[in-house]
Amino acid sequence: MVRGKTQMKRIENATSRQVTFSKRRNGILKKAREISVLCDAEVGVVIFSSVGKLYDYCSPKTTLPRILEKYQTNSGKILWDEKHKSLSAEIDRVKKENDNMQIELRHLKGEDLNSLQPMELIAIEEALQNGQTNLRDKQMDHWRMHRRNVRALDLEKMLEDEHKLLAFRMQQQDVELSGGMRELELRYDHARDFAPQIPFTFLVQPSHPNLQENN
Amino acid sequence: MVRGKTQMKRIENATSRQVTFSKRRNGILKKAREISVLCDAEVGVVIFSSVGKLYDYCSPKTTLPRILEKYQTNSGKILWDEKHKSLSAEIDRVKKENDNMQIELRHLKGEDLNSLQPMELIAIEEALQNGQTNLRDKQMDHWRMHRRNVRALDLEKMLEDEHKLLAFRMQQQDVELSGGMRELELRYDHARDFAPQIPFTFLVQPSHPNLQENN
DNA sequence: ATCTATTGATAAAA
DNA sequence: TTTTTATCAATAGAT
Repeated sequence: MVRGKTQMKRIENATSRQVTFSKRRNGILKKAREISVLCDAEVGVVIFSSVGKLYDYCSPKTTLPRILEKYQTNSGKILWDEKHKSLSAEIDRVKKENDNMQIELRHLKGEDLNSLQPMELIAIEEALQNGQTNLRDKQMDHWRMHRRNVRALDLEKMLEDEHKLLAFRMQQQDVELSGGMRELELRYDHARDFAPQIPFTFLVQPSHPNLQENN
Repeated sequence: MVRGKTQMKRIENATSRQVTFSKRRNGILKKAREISVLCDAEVGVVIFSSVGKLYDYCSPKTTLPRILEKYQTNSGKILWDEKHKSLSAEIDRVKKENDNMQIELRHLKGEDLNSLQPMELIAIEEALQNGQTNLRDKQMDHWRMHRRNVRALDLEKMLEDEHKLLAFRMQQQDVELSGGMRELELRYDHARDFAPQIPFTFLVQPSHPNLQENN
Protein backbone atom coordinates (compact mmCIF):
# COMPACT_ATOMS: atom_id res chain seq x y z
CA MET A 1 0.00 0.00 0.00
CA VAL A 2 2.22 2.84 1.08
CA ARG A 3 5.68 3.99 2.01
CA GLY A 4 7.48 0.72 1.52
CA LYS A 5 4.90 -1.74 0.23
CA THR A 6 3.58 -3.89 3.05
CA GLN A 7 4.23 -7.63 2.89
CA MET A 8 1.04 -9.61 2.97
CA LYS A 9 1.83 -11.38 6.18
CA ARG A 10 1.14 -10.92 9.81
CA ILE A 11 2.67 -7.75 11.25
CA GLU A 12 5.02 -8.91 13.97
CA ASN A 13 5.25 -5.67 15.91
CA ALA A 14 2.24 -5.72 18.18
CA THR A 15 1.86 -1.97 18.30
CA SER A 16 1.94 -1.34 14.60
CA ARG A 17 -0.28 -4.37 14.13
CA GLN A 18 -2.80 -2.76 16.46
CA VAL A 19 -2.49 0.59 14.66
CA THR A 20 -2.85 -0.96 11.26
CA PHE A 21 -5.83 -2.93 12.45
CA SER A 22 -7.49 0.21 13.67
CA LYS A 23 -6.99 2.04 10.39
CA ARG A 24 -7.91 -0.82 8.14
CA ARG A 25 -10.92 -1.76 10.20
CA ASN A 26 -12.25 1.76 9.72
CA GLY A 27 -11.41 1.44 6.05
CA ILE A 28 -13.40 -1.73 5.61
CA LEU A 29 -16.38 -0.49 7.54
CA LYS A 30 -16.35 2.66 5.45
CA LYS A 31 -16.16 0.65 2.24
CA ALA A 32 -19.00 -1.52 3.43
CA ARG A 33 -21.08 1.55 4.13
CA GLU A 34 -20.22 2.95 0.72
CA ILE A 35 -21.08 -0.12 -1.29
CA SER A 36 -24.36 -0.55 0.51
CA VAL A 37 -25.33 3.02 -0.34
CA LEU A 38 -23.89 3.31 -3.84
CA CYS A 39 -24.92 -0.11 -5.05
CA ASP A 40 -27.99 -0.80 -2.97
CA ALA A 41 -26.43 -3.91 -1.52
CA GLU A 42 -27.04 -5.70 1.74
CA VAL A 43 -23.82 -5.97 3.64
CA GLY A 44 -22.89 -7.50 6.92
CA VAL A 45 -19.40 -7.33 8.37
CA VAL A 46 -18.12 -8.79 11.60
CA ILE A 47 -14.53 -8.21 12.69
CA PHE A 48 -12.70 -9.41 15.78
CA SER A 49 -9.34 -7.85 16.63
CA SER A 50 -6.53 -10.16 17.68
CA VAL A 51 -7.39 -9.29 21.28
CA GLY A 52 -10.99 -10.25 20.71
CA LYS A 53 -12.65 -6.90 20.49
CA LEU A 54 -15.70 -6.82 18.27
CA TYR A 55 -16.55 -4.43 15.45
CA ASP A 56 -19.38 -4.84 13.04
CA TYR A 57 -21.39 -3.23 10.34
CA CYS A 58 -24.76 -3.93 8.90
CA SER A 59 -26.32 -2.10 5.98
CA PRO A 60 -29.38 -0.02 6.77
CA LYS A 61 -32.93 -1.30 6.33
CA THR A 62 -31.94 -4.76 7.43
CA THR A 63 -30.46 -6.60 10.36
CA LEU A 64 -27.64 -9.04 10.78
CA PRO A 65 -30.07 -11.83 11.64
CA ARG A 66 -31.97 -11.19 8.46
CA ILE A 67 -28.82 -11.08 6.38
CA LEU A 68 -27.64 -14.30 7.93
CA GLU A 69 -30.96 -15.97 7.39
CA LYS A 70 -30.75 -14.97 3.76
CA TYR A 71 -27.17 -16.22 3.66
CA GLN A 72 -28.27 -19.55 4.95
CA THR A 73 -31.06 -19.83 2.42
CA ASN A 74 -28.76 -18.83 -0.43
CA SER A 75 -25.68 -20.79 0.43
CA GLY A 76 -27.30 -23.85 1.92
CA LYS A 77 -24.65 -23.67 4.59
CA ILE A 78 -25.81 -24.24 8.11
CA LEU A 79 -24.83 -21.43 10.41
CA TRP A 80 -26.69 -22.81 13.35
CA ASP A 81 -24.89 -23.01 16.58
CA GLU A 82 -24.93 -25.92 18.92
CA LYS A 83 -27.99 -24.66 20.68
CA HIS A 84 -29.98 -24.84 17.51
CA LYS A 85 -28.80 -28.31 16.83
CA SER A 86 -29.90 -29.38 20.24
CA LEU A 87 -33.25 -27.69 19.76
CA SER A 88 -33.70 -29.52 16.50
CA ALA A 89 -32.69 -32.75 18.14
CA GLU A 90 -35.22 -32.21 20.87
CA ILE A 91 -37.92 -31.56 18.33
CA ASP A 92 -37.10 -34.84 16.67
CA ARG A 93 -37.10 -36.65 19.97
CA VAL A 94 -40.40 -35.24 21.12
CA LYS A 95 -41.99 -35.86 17.76
CA LYS A 96 -40.93 -39.46 17.88
CA GLU A 97 -42.37 -39.78 21.36
CA ASN A 98 -45.49 -38.22 19.95
CA ASP A 99 -45.73 -40.77 17.17
CA ASN A 100 -45.36 -43.64 19.58
CA MET A 101 -48.09 -42.32 21.81
CA GLN A 102 -50.26 -41.69 18.79
CA ILE A 103 -49.89 -45.32 17.80
CA GLU A 104 -50.58 -46.56 21.31
CA LEU A 105 -53.67 -44.37 21.54
CA ARG A 106 -54.93 -45.64 18.21
CA HIS A 107 -54.43 -49.19 19.33
CA LEU A 108 -56.31 -48.61 22.55
CA LYS A 109 -59.11 -47.15 20.51
CA GLY A 110 -59.13 -50.21 18.32
CA GLU A 111 -57.64 -48.53 15.25
CA ASP A 112 -54.77 -49.60 13.02
CA LEU A 113 -54.77 -53.09 14.44
CA ASN A 114 -54.15 -54.85 11.15
CA SER A 115 -50.42 -55.14 11.48
CA LEU A 116 -50.50 -56.56 14.98
CA GLN A 117 -49.91 -60.12 16.07
CA PRO A 118 -52.40 -61.97 18.27
CA MET A 119 -50.08 -61.64 21.23
CA GLU A 120 -50.02 -57.89 20.83
CA LEU A 121 -53.78 -57.80 20.54
CA ILE A 122 -53.98 -59.68 23.81
CA ALA A 123 -51.68 -57.16 25.46
CA ILE A 124 -53.93 -54.34 24.29
CA GLU A 125 -56.96 -56.22 25.49
CA GLU A 126 -55.40 -56.52 28.90
CA ALA A 127 -54.63 -52.81 28.96
CA LEU A 128 -58.21 -52.00 28.07
CA GLN A 129 -59.37 -54.45 30.70
CA ASN A 130 -57.20 -52.78 33.26
CA GLY A 131 -58.36 -49.35 32.26
CA GLN A 132 -61.97 -50.35 32.63
CA THR A 133 -61.37 -51.87 36.03
CA ASN A 134 -59.71 -48.69 37.28
CA LEU A 135 -62.37 -46.58 35.67
CA ARG A 136 -65.15 -48.51 37.34
CA ASP A 137 -63.48 -48.08 40.71
CA LYS A 138 -63.40 -44.37 40.15
CA GLN A 139 -67.00 -44.31 39.03
CA MET A 140 -67.91 -46.21 42.16
CA ASP A 141 -66.22 -43.49 44.20
CA HIS A 142 -68.29 -40.89 42.46
CA TRP A 143 -71.41 -42.89 42.99
CA ARG A 144 -70.75 -43.35 46.69
CA MET A 145 -69.94 -39.69 47.10
CA HIS A 146 -73.09 -38.78 45.26
CA ARG A 147 -75.18 -41.05 47.43
CA ARG A 148 -73.58 -39.56 50.51
CA ASN A 149 -74.46 -36.08 49.27
CA VAL A 150 -77.98 -37.14 48.55
CA ARG A 151 -78.25 -38.53 52.07
CA ALA A 152 -76.87 -35.31 53.51
CA LEU A 153 -79.40 -33.33 51.52
CA ASP A 154 -82.09 -35.72 52.63
CA LEU A 155 -81.11 -35.19 56.22
CA GLU A 156 -81.18 -31.45 55.78
CA LYS A 157 -84.52 -31.70 54.14
CA MET A 158 -85.86 -33.89 56.89
CA LEU A 159 -84.90 -31.27 59.47
CA GLU A 160 -86.49 -28.57 57.37
CA ASP A 161 -89.63 -30.61 56.96
CA GLU A 162 -89.73 -31.29 60.66
CA HIS A 163 -89.45 -27.59 61.30
CA LYS A 164 -92.32 -26.88 58.90
CA LEU A 165 -94.34 -29.61 60.48
CA LEU A 166 -93.86 -28.11 63.91
CA ALA A 167 -94.80 -24.67 62.60
CA PHE A 168 -97.80 -26.18 60.92
CA ARG A 169 -98.93 -27.85 64.13
CA MET A 170 -98.44 -24.69 66.12
CA GLN A 171 -100.56 -22.84 63.61
CA GLN A 172 -103.08 -25.67 63.77
CA GLN A 173 -103.30 -25.03 67.49
CA ASP A 174 -103.85 -21.34 66.75
CA VAL A 175 -106.63 -22.24 64.31
CA GLU A 176 -108.27 -24.44 66.87
CA LEU A 177 -108.01 -21.63 69.38
CA SER A 178 -109.34 -18.83 67.17
CA GLY A 179 -111.42 -21.01 64.81
CA GLY A 180 -111.55 -18.47 61.95
CA MET A 181 -112.25 -19.32 58.31
CA ARG A 182 -109.25 -17.35 56.98
CA GLU A 183 -106.97 -19.43 59.11
CA LEU A 184 -108.32 -22.59 57.53
CA GLU A 185 -107.45 -21.24 54.07
CA LEU A 186 -104.03 -20.32 55.26
CA ARG A 187 -103.67 -23.80 56.64
CA TYR A 188 -104.47 -25.25 53.23
CA ASP A 189 -101.88 -23.05 51.56
CA HIS A 190 -99.26 -24.03 54.03
CA ALA A 191 -99.91 -27.70 53.43
CA ARG A 192 -98.73 -27.34 49.86
CA ASP A 193 -95.21 -26.97 51.12
CA PHE A 194 -95.27 -30.70 51.69
CA ALA A 195 -95.77 -31.49 48.04
CA PRO A 196 -93.28 -34.16 46.84
CA GLN A 197 -89.90 -32.69 46.00
CA ILE A 198 -88.20 -33.29 42.66
CA PRO A 199 -85.38 -35.68 43.45
CA PHE A 200 -81.80 -34.46 43.16
CA THR A 201 -80.46 -35.03 39.69
CA PHE A 202 -76.75 -35.24 39.06
CA LEU A 203 -76.04 -32.57 36.48
CA VAL A 204 -72.71 -32.87 34.73
CA GLN A 205 -71.26 -31.62 31.54
CA PRO A 206 -68.21 -32.57 29.49
CA SER A 207 -65.38 -30.27 30.43
CA HIS A 208 -62.92 -31.72 27.93
CA PRO A 209 -64.84 -31.85 24.70
CA ASN A 210 -61.61 -31.76 22.73
CA LEU A 211 -60.39 -35.04 24.03
CA GLN A 212 -62.18 -36.97 21.37
CA GLU A 213 -61.17 -34.75 18.48
CA ASN A 214 -57.54 -35.67 18.71
CA ASN A 215 -58.04 -38.92 16.87
CA MET B 1 -12.85 8.44 -5.25
CA VAL B 2 -11.91 9.16 -8.79
CA ARG B 3 -12.48 11.25 -11.90
CA GLY B 4 -15.28 13.40 -10.63
CA LYS B 5 -15.72 12.52 -7.00
CA THR B 6 -18.62 10.11 -6.58
CA GLN B 7 -21.62 11.29 -4.59
CA MET B 8 -22.36 9.06 -1.64
CA LYS B 9 -25.76 8.06 -2.85
CA ARG B 10 -27.27 5.25 -4.83
CA ILE B 11 -26.02 5.09 -8.40
CA GLU B 12 -29.08 5.46 -10.57
CA ASN B 13 -27.70 3.94 -13.77
CA ALA B 14 -28.22 0.22 -13.33
CA THR B 15 -25.27 -0.78 -15.45
CA SER B 16 -22.70 1.39 -13.75
CA ARG B 17 -24.22 0.44 -10.39
CA GLN B 18 -23.63 -3.19 -11.25
CA VAL B 19 -20.08 -2.47 -12.44
CA THR B 20 -19.25 -0.43 -9.39
CA PHE B 21 -20.68 -3.13 -7.18
CA SER B 22 -18.49 -5.70 -8.81
CA LYS B 23 -15.34 -3.65 -8.37
CA ARG B 24 -16.03 -2.52 -4.85
CA ARG B 25 -17.12 -5.93 -3.75
CA ASN B 26 -13.76 -7.32 -4.84
CA GLY B 27 -12.15 -4.45 -3.02
CA ILE B 28 -13.89 -5.17 0.25
CA LEU B 29 -13.21 -8.86 0.10
CA LYS B 30 -9.58 -8.12 -0.62
CA LYS B 31 -9.38 -5.71 2.30
CA ALA B 32 -11.01 -8.27 4.52
CA ARG B 33 -8.45 -10.84 3.46
CA GLU B 34 -5.64 -8.39 4.08
CA ILE B 35 -6.69 -7.29 7.54
CA SER B 36 -7.18 -10.85 8.63
CA VAL B 37 -3.65 -11.73 7.53
CA LEU B 38 -1.84 -8.56 8.54
CA CYS B 39 -3.56 -8.04 11.85
CA ASP B 40 -4.46 -11.56 12.80
CA ALA B 41 -8.14 -10.69 12.95
CA GLU B 42 -11.21 -12.81 12.52
CA VAL B 43 -13.35 -11.39 9.78
CA GLY B 44 -16.65 -12.38 8.31
CA VAL B 45 -18.27 -10.55 5.41
CA VAL B 46 -21.56 -11.24 3.74
CA ILE B 47 -22.69 -9.19 0.76
CA PHE B 48 -25.83 -9.43 -1.30
CA SER B 49 -25.98 -7.58 -4.58
CA SER B 50 -29.12 -5.61 -5.37
CA VAL B 51 -30.28 -8.57 -7.44
CA GLY B 52 -29.74 -10.89 -4.50
CA LYS B 53 -26.56 -12.65 -5.48
CA LEU B 54 -24.45 -13.72 -2.56
CA TYR B 55 -20.75 -13.07 -1.92
CA ASP B 56 -18.96 -13.77 1.28
CA TYR B 57 -15.62 -13.97 2.97
CA CYS B 58 -14.47 -15.65 6.10
CA SER B 59 -10.98 -15.44 7.55
CA PRO B 60 -8.98 -18.66 7.56
CA LYS B 61 -8.81 -20.96 10.56
CA THR B 62 -12.40 -20.28 11.45
CA THR B 63 -15.87 -20.53 10.01
CA LEU B 64 -18.76 -18.17 9.64
CA PRO B 65 -20.80 -20.09 12.22
CA ARG B 66 -17.98 -19.79 14.71
CA ILE B 67 -17.52 -16.10 14.06
CA LEU B 68 -21.22 -15.55 14.44
CA GLU B 69 -21.35 -17.55 17.62
CA LYS B 70 -18.55 -15.39 18.97
CA TYR B 71 -20.41 -12.33 17.78
CA GLN B 72 -23.48 -13.42 19.68
CA THR B 73 -21.50 -14.04 22.83
CA ASN B 74 -19.70 -10.71 22.58
CA SER B 75 -22.55 -8.48 21.54
CA GLY B 76 -25.29 -10.13 23.49
CA LYS B 77 -27.41 -9.77 20.37
CA ILE B 78 -29.35 -12.78 19.30
CA LEU B 79 -28.74 -13.37 15.63
CA TRP B 80 -31.03 -16.29 15.41
CA ASP B 81 -33.96 -14.69 17.01
CA GLU B 82 -36.45 -15.67 14.37
CA LYS B 83 -35.24 -19.16 13.82
CA HIS B 84 -34.74 -19.60 17.50
CA LYS B 85 -38.24 -18.46 18.30
CA SER B 86 -39.85 -20.65 15.72
CA LEU B 87 -37.93 -23.69 16.88
CA SER B 88 -38.80 -23.04 20.48
CA ALA B 89 -42.41 -22.48 19.54
CA GLU B 90 -42.49 -25.76 17.70
CA ILE B 91 -41.01 -27.56 20.67
CA ASP B 92 -43.66 -26.06 22.89
CA ARG B 93 -46.39 -27.02 20.47
CA VAL B 94 -45.22 -30.59 20.11
CA LYS B 95 -44.69 -30.96 23.83
CA LYS B 96 -48.17 -29.72 24.52
CA GLU B 97 -49.54 -32.20 22.03
CA ASN B 98 -47.47 -34.75 23.84
CA ASP B 99 -48.90 -33.85 27.21
CA ASN B 100 -52.43 -34.07 25.92
CA MET B 101 -51.82 -37.49 24.49
CA GLN B 102 -50.08 -38.54 27.67
CA ILE B 103 -53.15 -37.53 29.65
CA GLU B 104 -55.50 -39.26 27.28
CA LEU B 105 -53.41 -42.40 27.42
CA ARG B 106 -53.36 -42.33 31.20
CA HIS B 107 -57.08 -41.89 31.29
CA LEU B 108 -57.63 -44.80 28.96
CA LYS B 109 -55.40 -46.83 31.23
CA GLY B 110 -57.49 -45.80 34.18
CA GLU B 111 -54.87 -43.52 35.73
CA ASP B 112 -55.18 -39.96 37.01
CA LEU B 113 -58.94 -40.08 37.01
CA ASN B 114 -59.41 -38.17 40.25
CA SER B 115 -59.92 -34.77 38.72
CA LEU B 116 -62.50 -35.92 36.21
CA GLN B 117 -66.21 -35.35 36.24
CA PRO B 118 -68.62 -38.28 35.93
CA MET B 119 -69.45 -37.25 32.36
CA GLU B 120 -65.81 -37.42 31.42
CA LEU B 121 -65.51 -40.80 33.01
CA ILE B 122 -68.43 -41.93 30.93
CA ALA B 123 -66.75 -40.60 27.77
CA ILE B 124 -63.64 -42.57 28.63
CA GLU B 125 -65.72 -45.62 29.33
CA GLU B 126 -67.27 -45.30 25.92
CA ALA B 127 -63.85 -44.98 24.32
CA LEU B 128 -62.68 -48.10 26.10
CA GLN B 129 -65.85 -49.88 25.10
CA ASN B 130 -65.31 -48.86 21.53
CA GLY B 131 -61.71 -49.96 21.61
CA GLN B 132 -62.69 -53.33 22.94
CA THR B 133 -65.33 -53.77 20.30
CA ASN B 134 -62.88 -53.00 17.53
CA LEU B 135 -60.28 -55.16 19.16
CA ARG B 136 -62.63 -58.11 19.41
CA ASP B 137 -63.50 -57.75 15.74
CA LYS B 138 -59.84 -57.91 14.92
CA GLN B 139 -59.32 -60.89 17.17
CA MET B 140 -62.23 -62.58 15.47
CA ASP B 141 -60.48 -62.06 12.15
CA HIS B 142 -57.42 -63.71 13.58
CA TRP B 143 -59.54 -66.49 14.97
CA ARG B 144 -61.22 -67.13 11.64
CA MET B 145 -57.90 -67.11 9.90
CA HIS B 146 -56.50 -69.46 12.46
CA ARG B 147 -59.46 -71.80 12.11
CA ARG B 148 -59.02 -71.74 8.38
CA ASN B 149 -55.41 -72.73 8.86
CA VAL B 150 -56.44 -75.42 11.30
CA ARG B 151 -58.90 -76.74 8.78
CA ALA B 152 -56.17 -76.86 6.19
CA LEU B 153 -54.01 -78.75 8.64
CA ASP B 154 -56.96 -81.01 9.44
CA LEU B 155 -57.34 -81.77 5.80
CA GLU B 156 -53.70 -82.62 5.56
CA LYS B 157 -53.99 -84.68 8.66
CA MET B 158 -57.04 -86.44 7.30
CA LEU B 159 -55.11 -87.41 4.25
CA GLU B 160 -52.34 -88.59 6.42
CA ASP B 161 -54.74 -90.53 8.60
CA GLU B 162 -56.37 -91.99 5.58
CA HIS B 163 -52.98 -93.07 4.44
CA LYS B 164 -52.33 -94.63 7.81
CA LEU B 165 -55.70 -96.29 7.76
CA LEU B 166 -54.98 -97.76 4.41
CA ALA B 167 -51.64 -98.93 5.61
CA PHE B 168 -53.30 -100.34 8.69
CA ARG B 169 -55.87 -102.21 6.64
CA MET B 170 -53.22 -103.56 4.38
CA GLN B 171 -51.34 -104.72 7.38
CA GLN B 172 -54.56 -106.18 8.77
CA GLN B 173 -54.84 -108.16 5.63
CA ASP B 174 -51.29 -109.26 6.15
CA VAL B 175 -52.16 -110.26 9.72
CA GLU B 176 -55.14 -112.19 8.52
CA LEU B 177 -52.95 -113.81 6.01
CA SER B 178 -50.06 -114.61 8.31
CA GLY B 179 -52.05 -114.67 11.62
CA GLY B 180 -49.11 -113.84 13.85
CA MET B 181 -49.43 -112.71 17.48
CA ARG B 182 -46.82 -109.95 17.15
CA GLU B 183 -48.80 -108.36 14.36
CA LEU B 184 -51.81 -108.07 16.63
CA GLU B 185 -49.77 -106.13 19.18
CA LEU B 186 -48.44 -103.85 16.48
CA ARG B 187 -52.02 -103.32 15.33
CA TYR B 188 -52.97 -102.14 18.79
CA ASP B 189 -50.09 -99.68 18.94
CA HIS B 190 -50.95 -98.29 15.60
CA ALA B 191 -54.53 -97.70 16.61
CA ARG B 192 -53.43 -95.25 19.30
CA ASP B 193 -52.60 -92.75 16.59
CA PHE B 194 -56.30 -92.22 16.26
CA ALA B 195 -56.72 -90.95 19.83
CA PRO B 196 -58.92 -87.81 19.93
CA GLN B 197 -57.05 -84.56 19.54
CA ILE B 198 -57.34 -81.78 22.14
CA PRO B 199 -59.23 -79.04 20.36
CA PHE B 200 -57.74 -75.58 20.04
CA THR B 201 -59.08 -73.30 22.70
CA PHE B 202 -59.16 -69.58 22.26
CA LEU B 203 -58.24 -67.70 25.38
CA VAL B 204 -60.79 -65.08 26.29
CA GLN B 205 -61.55 -63.42 29.54
CA PRO B 206 -64.58 -61.71 30.95
CA SER B 207 -64.02 -58.12 29.99
CA HIS B 208 -67.23 -56.62 31.21
CA PRO B 209 -68.06 -57.27 34.81
CA ASN B 210 -70.83 -54.77 34.60
CA LEU B 211 -71.66 -51.73 36.55
CA GLN B 212 -74.77 -53.12 38.20
CA GLU B 213 -73.04 -55.84 40.11
CA ASN B 214 -70.52 -53.40 41.48
CA ASN B 215 -73.17 -51.31 43.07
C1' DA C 1 -12.36 -7.23 -19.17
C1' DT C 2 -8.69 -3.43 -19.51
C1' DC C 3 -6.87 1.15 -19.19
C1' DT C 4 -5.74 5.38 -16.83
C1' DA C 5 -6.59 9.63 -14.46
C1' DT C 6 -7.60 10.70 -10.09
C1' DT C 7 -9.02 10.18 -5.49
C1' DG C 8 -8.78 7.27 -1.41
C1' DA C 9 -6.37 4.49 1.90
C1' DT C 10 -2.86 3.98 4.83
C1' DA C 11 2.31 3.07 6.72
C1' DA C 12 5.38 5.48 9.21
C1' DA C 13 6.22 9.06 12.18
C1' DA C 14 4.82 12.23 15.57
C1' DT D 1 -5.56 7.17 19.67
C1' DT D 2 -5.37 10.53 16.13
C1' DT D 3 -3.00 13.52 12.81
C1' DT D 4 0.24 14.28 9.31
C1' DT D 5 2.35 13.22 5.17
C1' DA D 6 4.28 10.65 1.53
C1' DT D 7 3.06 6.97 -1.22
C1' DC D 8 0.61 3.35 -3.22
C1' DA D 9 -4.06 1.25 -3.99
C1' DA D 10 -8.67 1.45 -5.50
C1' DT D 11 -11.65 2.59 -8.74
C1' DA D 12 -14.97 5.77 -12.02
C1' DG D 13 -15.39 6.39 -16.52
C1' DA D 14 -14.12 5.26 -20.99
C1' DT D 15 -13.01 1.64 -24.21
